[in-house]
Amino acid sequence: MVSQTALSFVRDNADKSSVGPPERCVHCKVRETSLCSSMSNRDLAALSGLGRTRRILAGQVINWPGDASTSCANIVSGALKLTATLADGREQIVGLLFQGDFVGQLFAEEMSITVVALTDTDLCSYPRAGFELVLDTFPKLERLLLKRTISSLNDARVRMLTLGRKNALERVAGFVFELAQRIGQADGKGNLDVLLPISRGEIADFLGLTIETVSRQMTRLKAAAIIDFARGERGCKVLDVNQLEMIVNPI
Amino acid sequence: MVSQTALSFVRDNADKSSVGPPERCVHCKVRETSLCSSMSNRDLAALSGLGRTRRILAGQVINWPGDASTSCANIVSGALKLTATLADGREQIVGLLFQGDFVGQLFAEEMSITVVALTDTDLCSYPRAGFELVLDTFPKLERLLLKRTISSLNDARVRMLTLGRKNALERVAGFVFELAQRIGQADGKGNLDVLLPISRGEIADFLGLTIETVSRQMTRLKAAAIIDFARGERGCKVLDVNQLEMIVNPI
DNA sequence: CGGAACGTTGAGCATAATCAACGACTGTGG
DNA sequence: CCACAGTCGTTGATTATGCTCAACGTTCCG
Repeated sequence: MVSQTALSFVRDNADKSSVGPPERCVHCKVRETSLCSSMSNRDLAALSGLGRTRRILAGQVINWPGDASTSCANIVSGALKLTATLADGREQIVGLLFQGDFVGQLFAEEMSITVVALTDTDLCSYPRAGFELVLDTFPKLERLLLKRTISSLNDARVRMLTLGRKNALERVAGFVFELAQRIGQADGKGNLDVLLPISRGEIADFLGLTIETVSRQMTRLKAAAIIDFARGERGCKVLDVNQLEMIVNPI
Repeated sequence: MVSQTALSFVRDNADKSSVGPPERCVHCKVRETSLCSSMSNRDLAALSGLGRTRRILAGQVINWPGDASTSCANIVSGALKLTATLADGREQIVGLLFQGDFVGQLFAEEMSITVVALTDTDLCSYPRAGFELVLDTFPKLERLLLKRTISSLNDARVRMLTLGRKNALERVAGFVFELAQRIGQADGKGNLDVLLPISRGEIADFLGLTIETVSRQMTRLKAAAIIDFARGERGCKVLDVNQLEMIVNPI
């Protein structure tokens, strides 16, 4: 494993001369969901001048632990995982980031976490130092970053409960349930179609289990007619949301 | 369990008339370690007018999950635990807070976490809405809060690795090791005295284990002459830091 | 066609939970 | 002063849960 400086390869799409509302930002698909949503078109010029778009291929490592973090970015499309790893290779996914999320280690020297692309991902990347300066100038930007960081901290704490205290069935059921709530699509027959965005192995790394255990619990939920799925498909159908919630959140 | 509004009992020590550098803040023992360290004596008046000191007895619940969070506070002395709980009583400690730390849920409506005093604790408490307004006015205060929130998030993520992937011995050894690093006192014979700030039961809740398992691993470390402790004592002596670190962080 | 990646399933095992008993210490009340 | 209950920590026996190791089917791609 050869370490590479984080995002050091970002060079293209300079926009140095823009002064007014920058065209490529105004039409950006995460204009209203990313941190940029806290800034007016006019103010956005300050960020636009710093930002460079960059495509990351699935599986690519963006940031190695121990590297100085010299960049940060908004996710324009795609998905990233944040992982923590032990010396012998045991791995824990400590966060998943999607379209509109912000990635990067601000105001901290050392990064103990690896960032890897789950799918091909488009980033709008900024030099860290420059981004921190922009934060000084635009209180609304800093406020939104603070809010999102607080929200991530709350998520992390809730997930500690899962990792520390829930059994395998509760973990898997909870994972499916949460996805169903967030990205489930009604199929017209009263069921919810859920596209699991990650492989069984990654679900295992996310839940602190092994692949085999995740598979067995999925089979168990299928046998109980709570969910349904076919071999080789990443998706699954939630047949009985109530029973699923019962497992996750018993009365 | 009767829910009580967070910190609603805070009434004493008003300081309404102060305009200059507030006396009780200047001499506060966490003046230089709490969020207040980001503010000049002059600016501190804005917070001082809002703050009320409040003593919480060991075991008292400060905040129930589901309550609206109407207060926040700096910890002047003592210690708090943040816990997440399942319906059947399984509990996970998701954070420990000490002197100088900030406690409270800003910019988020629902709190899913319980705050309980581990020891008798003195708080300097603020109405949440007022504190948020002060944040608007003092960018340095907001910046320090952001930095500390980012730091807490990093801690939480590292702890997810422990809860998801480490075995019982690694968890307990890691707990002792970290405390030794942070609050260990050299005893003059080349060993480190560590005062464990919480009971076995709370260590178990912190590490996602049972009391018995924590006890067994402590005994195991003692049998290996890595640590030493006597029955009934909260403290322990680290006899072999290297071996301890070896368990935590094998090469 | 062959190999790789992914998911499922089974058998056996190891780890930590559970259940139970006990000792040390504390505080209470007679 | 002692009896007593209560809390805390330790230890032992047993069990259950999830891990490890192994085999196999499917899909995808060269």
